Amino acid sequence: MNEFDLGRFEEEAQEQWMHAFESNPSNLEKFYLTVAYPYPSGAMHVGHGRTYIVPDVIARFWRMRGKQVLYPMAFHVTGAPVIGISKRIAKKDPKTIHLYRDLYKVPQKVLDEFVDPLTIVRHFASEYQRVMTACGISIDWRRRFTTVDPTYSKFIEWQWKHLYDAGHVIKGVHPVRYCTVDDNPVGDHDLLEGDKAEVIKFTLVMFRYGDTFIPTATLRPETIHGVTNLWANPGITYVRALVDGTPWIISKDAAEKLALQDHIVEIQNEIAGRDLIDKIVSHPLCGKVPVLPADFVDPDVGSGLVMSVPAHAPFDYVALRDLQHAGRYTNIRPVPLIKVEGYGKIPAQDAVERTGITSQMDSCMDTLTQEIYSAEFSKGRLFEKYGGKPVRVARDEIAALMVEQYNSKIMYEFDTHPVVCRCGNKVKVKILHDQWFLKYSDPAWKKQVSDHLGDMALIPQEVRLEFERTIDWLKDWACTRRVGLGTRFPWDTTQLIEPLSDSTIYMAYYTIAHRIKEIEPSLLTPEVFDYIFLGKESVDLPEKKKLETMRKEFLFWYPYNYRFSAKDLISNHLTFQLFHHVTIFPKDKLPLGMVVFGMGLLNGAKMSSSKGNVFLLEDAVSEFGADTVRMFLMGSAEPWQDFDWRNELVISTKKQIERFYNTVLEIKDAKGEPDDIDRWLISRLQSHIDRTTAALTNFQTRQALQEAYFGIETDLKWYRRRLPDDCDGSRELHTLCSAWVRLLAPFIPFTGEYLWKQLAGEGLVSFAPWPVAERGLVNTRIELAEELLARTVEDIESIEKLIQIIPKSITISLAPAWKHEIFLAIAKADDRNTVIREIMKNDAMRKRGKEATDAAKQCTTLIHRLPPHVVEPLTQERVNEMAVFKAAKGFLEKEFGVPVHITEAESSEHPKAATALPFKPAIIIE
RNA sequence: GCGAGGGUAGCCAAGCCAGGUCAAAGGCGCUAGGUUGAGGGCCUAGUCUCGUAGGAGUUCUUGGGUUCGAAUCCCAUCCCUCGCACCA
Repeated sequence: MNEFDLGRFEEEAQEQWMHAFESNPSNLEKFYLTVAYPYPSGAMHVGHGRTYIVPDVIARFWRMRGKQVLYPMAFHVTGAPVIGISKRIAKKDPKTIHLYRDLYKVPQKVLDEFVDPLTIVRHFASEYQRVMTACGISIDWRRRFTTVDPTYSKFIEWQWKHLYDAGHVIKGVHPVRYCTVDDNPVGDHDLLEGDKAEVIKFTLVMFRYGDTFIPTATLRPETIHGVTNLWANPGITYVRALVDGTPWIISKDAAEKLALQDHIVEIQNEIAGRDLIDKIVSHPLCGKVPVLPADFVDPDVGSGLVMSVPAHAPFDYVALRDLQHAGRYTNIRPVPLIKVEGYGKIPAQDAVERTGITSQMDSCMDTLTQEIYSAEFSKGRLFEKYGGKPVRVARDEIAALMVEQYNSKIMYEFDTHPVVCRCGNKVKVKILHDQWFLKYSDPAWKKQVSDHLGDMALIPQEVRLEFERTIDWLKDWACTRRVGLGTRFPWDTTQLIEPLSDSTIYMAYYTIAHRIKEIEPSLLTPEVFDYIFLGKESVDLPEKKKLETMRKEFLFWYPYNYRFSAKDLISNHLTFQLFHHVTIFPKDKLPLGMVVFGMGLLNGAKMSSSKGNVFLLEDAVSEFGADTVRMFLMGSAEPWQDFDWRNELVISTKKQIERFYNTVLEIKDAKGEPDDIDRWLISRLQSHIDRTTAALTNFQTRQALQEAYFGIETDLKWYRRRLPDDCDGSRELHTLCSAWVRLLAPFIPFTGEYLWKQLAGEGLVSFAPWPVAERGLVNTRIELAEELLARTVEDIESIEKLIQIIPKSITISLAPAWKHEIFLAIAKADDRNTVIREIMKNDAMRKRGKEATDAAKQCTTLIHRLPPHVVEPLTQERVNEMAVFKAAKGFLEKEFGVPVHITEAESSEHPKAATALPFKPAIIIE
């Protein structure tokens, strides 16, 4: 009947927990924690499991410590990904179907409905709730909501009104990756290729050719002074086009691109590349230069024409050299304009010759270009005649000058090619208008956030720097979208609020989520929320009674104590939510702390649904049991470290729970009279309680398990070893079991509830009082005695192993009192270098001569070797070694199977006896 | 490339911030012995090298440095993880 059966424990506990974790304001002190809510577009895997179990363990811990704990959950449904997913399912994309049908095990009937994106998130949201419940996560589900609920949208509108009023919402233009076939911006998940491509700002340097401009796109406008020629590809076709009414010559691709970047482009006629060769063009900053032929010029990069600076660009240098080797254009000389440490007068020439590159098609060309580019940017200086400024300064100045005075324009381009949309089309850069931004670049706003960050608790400490850097680095955030699910943007209802921007203060919404549902959404004006969250009275507030209740609830819970999330959200969500909080809430309602998690691995490889490298949480629970999954996830690494799920290790975790279970049932009813060894066990228990409590207070779940599980288990092993044969232990074991079960309950609550009942504990263990260490039960004397005994046993064992004789007897010979004096003097000494001299000043010691100095040296070594938690109490309390060993004589004889004699070293003839030291008796095996 | 974090015995992982107490906790795996109805479970011991007395030697990515003394501090090096923005 008492068979270990996690499934049964789970069933029984679930029944009792039904509404147990619904939490309301009370007289208790509150503890409010939240986790980043999930975007339920797929099934939960064990990585998600940890994300929600860590806070649960913390929640359960504080609940047992008598706090009013709130742990709510909701679902983030805003955004575009599910739209793409439903489209792909509608199109019967085999990969997507495989993922959802085979990996996530969605029944065909449900899958058919996934052509509606909302169905996907609804389905998985309820799956999440079901699996989280199965894991024993103690959530108050009454507060569940999704981010597309009309009520929530009202809340978001209120939030944005405040952001807007504070001047943080601004309108602007923004270059984005754009697919002209889909007619939409493309996110990373929409890309087939080039998901690392960045949009870079090029300057178009406008060369004049008659009445026409020939623009060249460059990242290095400052090198204009060194231009010796342009490059055109003779093998391609260019176009002459009117760009904003002015004639330009550019590649066809460039014409299309410019049309997306705020230019009106009318193509007039085509021009063969070869017809441009040898034409003379000019620019005010470099004069007249010819157009030369080059095959490396790509029509799909920039304007399709390139300005050539052979002194500083390896490509240009080699291309020119090749032509000159063929005897052409031999009058052109590279014109240097930048001096840079480590290179000669003409850096490009220098670098090319050093590496021995012979062809412009050499693959090293790119690295070489990068090398020169970096060197000149970081250390280069323009020649005096060009102003003498560092490159990094001159570059921006010259670019600005060109735009102002020399007709230059900005052109956006990707840094890598190609960039391809899922639809197969090439992605281009488009400038979006009416794009709204959150002005995270605002230094005043940044300062508010970083000031508050200084007051926050951050776990682990190492992330503080990362937060600081993030605040520093954040630029304006495009906060509206054209596609996806979400709340309409109030100042342009054709757009939606971007998903990361509608999820920054919802922790406040949880406090009222279950009550606000009772109010008709249309009544939820900004004034209503102003009242609930800011206490601002206004006339005609609807449902005043309900609002008052909500106001009270908000005041009770807020601010939240801790926000939990994986570390990948530091650079956006976790920092954003601080920005929003400082704007909307008063100082006393600002977040108190954050806990940042590491990532999850599966068998050493990164977990990834798209690669199929996942282990579903539900499968883990049914295969190993919820408690096993929990204990494994909490014990294999601290929350902020990466963890690795390996089935073999999980199996052994299950065995550990079973061992714990069996042990408790075995010993809980022991009836013996308590003895010294019981006092030892209980004394040790006090420090395990202290250390487990401290660890959990610091969110160290692994450390806590080490103490609460292995610490106590190890003690029990020694305890049982020390018991006489005919004894099963004392009734103190019941006390130990009671504390032990409670210490482990946050980790393995299902087994915990079952055992708690077996121990006749009151109510649910989930709400049982957390054990508190009692100073009065700590017995240093007995702990020291056991320590001495255990160390001696270890010594005897290691000697027996070495000497390979069959022992007939063991003699333990104890150090004399004068050695204790020396030991004590050294242990207490502040300066261990001079203490020996001090000791030898004593007449009695001096009489012993070398014997005493030797003993002092040995004591010093010994004291260094003993752990401080042993040495420290030894200076307070002298262990009566004779009494300890006499009492343990029976035990030792049982252990080693030979007669054991205890003697005073001073009265022994054996030469070994002289080696006896305090806390390390001489051992003579014969 | 930039920003942050990290590399410890077969594996996971503590220690590092506050240098000596470190051959380095704990867990897993493995080996041996015990218990047991082979097995499993449980208990005990071992698990860098050497050692017929509880000890010694060489280790903490690699290479330097500081120090009487470094896994711990400094510099460099190689490798790994996360983030780098319109994406949840």
